[in-house]
Amino acid sequence: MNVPDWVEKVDPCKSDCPSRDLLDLIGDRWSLLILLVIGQGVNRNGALKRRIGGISQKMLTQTLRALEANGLVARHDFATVPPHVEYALTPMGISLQHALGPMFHWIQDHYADVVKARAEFSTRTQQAA
Amino acid sequence: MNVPDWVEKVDPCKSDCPSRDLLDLIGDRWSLLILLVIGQGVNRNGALKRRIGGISQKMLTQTLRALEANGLVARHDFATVPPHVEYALTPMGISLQHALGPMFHWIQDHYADVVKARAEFSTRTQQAA
DNA sequence: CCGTATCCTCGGAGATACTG
DNA sequence: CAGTATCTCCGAGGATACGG
Repeated sequence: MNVPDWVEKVDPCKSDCPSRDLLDLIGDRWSLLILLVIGQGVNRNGALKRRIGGISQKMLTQTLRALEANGLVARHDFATVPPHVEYALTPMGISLQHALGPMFHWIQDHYADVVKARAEFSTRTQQAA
Repeated sequence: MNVPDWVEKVDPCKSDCPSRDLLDLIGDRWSLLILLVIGQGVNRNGALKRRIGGISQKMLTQTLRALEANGLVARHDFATVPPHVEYALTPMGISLQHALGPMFHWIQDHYADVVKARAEFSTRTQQAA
């Protein structure tokens, strides 16, 4: 049996299943990246923007707000001039970060295989055509 | 130190980092769902479509092809009439499924907290406004 | 420095109709 | 049953400019 136990407990196939929401949050292109970087201690708007190549100010703020709204990131505004705002992972954010560990590990461990699979697939596809 | 060890090894912030690709694949709305369901033994086009509420034929085929191209899913066409095609996880697909386990567990364990956090956040937001 | 507001476009994704 | 082709639309997301 290849089916892990957790597949029985969660069924995101149904739209009424909670996991759909969170799957969307996690599936977001920038969420994981921001979570990752904040976890590394990068905690200011500008720093995040510089660190995460390719993100726009709009998406940064937007995703930050989403993470904050979901209780994964805490925002601390020092209300000074010039503005000073710091972001940090909440305990829940940290726990998610840890839960994501195996996935990142998997990416590291299998990236080469995926690339190879892609090459083989396009070869096969070309043959067929 | 809250930073897990794996954050040092992977840096998806850079566009030249392999993990960006895979993050996109995993981040896809349907990929995880399809992976999950195929892992449960649902292996035919029609069955998948029926099982995964809300997916269109187009997205099903499209995502299936992507998963196949990345070596996560195997497609077996029996070339009969009427058509009979079966999908299954490859060993690599299974390993990814397992790597995703903690994430799904986290979703189960923390969904209630997230909902609560959302409620508090909107309350706070309303106050501010 | 930290954002918000606005505009605009590009392609993701559904619906539909058709084929082997 | 499995899948492709086409058309269309909607909105995510970038660029830009401005405000506190």
